[in-house]
Amino acid sequence: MGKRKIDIKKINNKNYLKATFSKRRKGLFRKATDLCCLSGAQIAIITFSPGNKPFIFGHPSAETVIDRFLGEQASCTTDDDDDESIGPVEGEDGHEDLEANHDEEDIGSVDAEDSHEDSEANQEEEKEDEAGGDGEKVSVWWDEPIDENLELHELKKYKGLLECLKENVASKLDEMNKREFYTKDYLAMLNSEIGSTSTTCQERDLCD
Amino acid sequence: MGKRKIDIKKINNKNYLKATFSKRRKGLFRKATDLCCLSGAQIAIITFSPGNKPFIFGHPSAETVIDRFLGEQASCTTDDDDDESIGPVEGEDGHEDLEANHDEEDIGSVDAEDSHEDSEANQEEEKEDEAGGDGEKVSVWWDEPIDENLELHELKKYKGLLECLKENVASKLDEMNKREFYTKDYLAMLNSEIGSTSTTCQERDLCD
DNA sequence: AACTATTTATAAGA
DNA sequence: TTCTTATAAATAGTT
Repeated sequence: MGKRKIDIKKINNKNYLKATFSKRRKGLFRKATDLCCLSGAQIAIITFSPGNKPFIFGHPSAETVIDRFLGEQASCTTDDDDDESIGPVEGEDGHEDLEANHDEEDIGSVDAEDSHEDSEANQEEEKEDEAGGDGEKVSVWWDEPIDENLELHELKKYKGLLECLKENVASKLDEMNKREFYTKDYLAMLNSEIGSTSTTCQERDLCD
Repeated sequence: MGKRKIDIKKINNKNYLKATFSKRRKGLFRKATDLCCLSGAQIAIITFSPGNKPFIFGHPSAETVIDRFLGEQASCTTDDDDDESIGPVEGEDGHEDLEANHDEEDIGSVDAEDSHEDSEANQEEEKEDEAGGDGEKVSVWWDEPIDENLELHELKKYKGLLECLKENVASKLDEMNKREFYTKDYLAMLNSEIGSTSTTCQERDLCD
């Protein structure tokens, strides 16, 4: 979808590749966010960029969904005769409930952003508004590069999350601020120098 | 994007919810496919529908990407000072290589599809072209319900994969048929009666 | 499930 | 890279 139609085939131009990956990953995560909000589905997306950097999306959290998936995958060897108890639409869950927290609604995601992907010449033009305007205008949290200012990022991610959900939960900001929430910084595991924190907003009915 | 703009908030009407989830999950997976093809990124998407049914997308496979993610997550406690060896764009990987198969390109995904989500009246209208026309026109593999006919589904998924990539690899179909490929049927783990198979197409440079 | 009026996403370009 | 704009793609409402 652009000024021209493109073939869905490997992009070789590095700059174009980078730009396209960035745009489309953003779009993908936005779609996932929308789907979570609309349907209440639990979704995790793990992406390794062409530069092998991880970008994670998760609702309620990537770990939650991954664990549930791995758990069900594991349990498939033991229980294999409940053909009727899989898909109640709303709440009549008469079965596993592996995570036991499908009653909470929140959207969270963490990223590692490009910092030295193409070794050409642009390595220090990626921090524009990190200390100045964390007042109202923030980009979505999954696009925030994670650099030094972790606390600030927590704030921004949190606000990005709210922005995504603003139509139905703007007024719940204060309430949310009281909830447990911590950040697991995946970039830290790559770039070090940011200990190991963790973000998880726990909020119920954010999307109702 | 439709005839009207909708609020991104929880849908309460079950039928609308179901339809929307279905459409948008399909769209999400298509976006992920495109992103993989365009950029070569590794992506896994785990989705639990409102009816708690899992829908999995993965390139090269969900397990590969999840394992890599979990591996890096685990190793973040030990190695945290390689600030320069993270993001070479194309192939100069001078670091971990947790999966050792980033040289293979393929797109795979497995689903569990609705079969009794809303208990209204439509429970046996989801198999149209499963024995007849697996010649050219197939829907994308992640939308194929997985019922009894597993072998057929393998075929269809395989062809769906090809369809996604047809612009650059249509001519490779014969070649691909020689490759190792097996199906891990996640619905089996839920619905039993389909042992436990596994699909993984191994093909290099599908997207180039 | 298919159709189409619209809204969204995004390829190019600035 | 971020913004703008022309266009392609996704999809809400409908059949």
